[in-house]
Amino acid sequence: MNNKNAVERIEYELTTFIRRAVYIDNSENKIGNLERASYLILRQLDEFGPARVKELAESFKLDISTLSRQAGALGGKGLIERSSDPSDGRVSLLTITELGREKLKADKKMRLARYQNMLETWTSDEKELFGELLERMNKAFFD
Amino acid sequence: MNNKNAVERIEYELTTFIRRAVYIDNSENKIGNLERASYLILRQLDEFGPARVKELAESFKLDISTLSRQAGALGGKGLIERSSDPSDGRVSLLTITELGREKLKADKKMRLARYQNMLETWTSDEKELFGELLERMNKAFFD
DNA sequence: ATATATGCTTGTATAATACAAATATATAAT
DNA sequence: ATTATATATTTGTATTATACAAGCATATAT
Repeated sequence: MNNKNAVERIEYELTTFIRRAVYIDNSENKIGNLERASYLILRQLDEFGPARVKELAESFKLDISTLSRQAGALGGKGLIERSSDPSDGRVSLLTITELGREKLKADKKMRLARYQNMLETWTSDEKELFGELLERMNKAFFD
Repeated sequence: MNNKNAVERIEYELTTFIRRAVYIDNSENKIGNLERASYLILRQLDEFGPARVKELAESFKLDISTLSRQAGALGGKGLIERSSDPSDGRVSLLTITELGREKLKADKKMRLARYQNMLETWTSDEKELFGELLERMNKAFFD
């Protein structure tokens, strides 16, 4: 039953974490940062290169229409560029712009700083282990 | 710099996790479960006893008006009861009902099952350690 | 050449949220 | 005691993220 307790604790802590993280995201938006959705999109485009709307929607498990609007907003702010795929006129390819990269970098820096601060008393080993466990958990989440 | 990499990984994995967890929460609502907000409120009332609206709002970092409406909804479904505090007529005390407890239990069971399933290949030690690290992280989040 | 499928956008509805105004009650100041 | 101020909650209104459905443009298959 100790096993169950451990899982219960994990569930409890993760649920709590989500609530707080969502709060922080929302309150920080108000002082001029990227919302979580924009951050995720830019991060994805930066890391894996241009992508189409549908691809991103699937990746984030959001409706295509939602992503279409988000892409519109990011385009309006000049953070991404939308070019049409020469091999398929229906597709609009999204590419991160230089400005987008800058914003992403700044945003990431702030986010990292928060985590760094939060984990400053941890040993390197603990941080590495925690990262590994999180990664494994997320991979398991895929199924 | 390995330290930075570890923190980067943690940030990356947690951000990804939030996105997926929110998705799962939303899709499960559609097959008749408690939304995350209701779940958190009931969990809190179950664990720490009756609370006032303001208290819950602060605890979840939501506006009082938001919590007032959520309390209204939970009351409407019979999951909580609202009594007025005898020592202060302004205050409305929220108490989880028997039905609320049942729903909470059922919901928790489902959530735990998902985590249990997700972590089934982990050793007990890994689960315990992960739980501890999460708890420490959340505590640091408080500041 | 026409019908069907696909990718995206736009219209519309819903839900969670914040902020502001209103209401009820409590506390403080004169 | 009466009046002013503070506090707890509710209700009105606006905003935002989202999904679903309809529409439009382009591709593919018959």
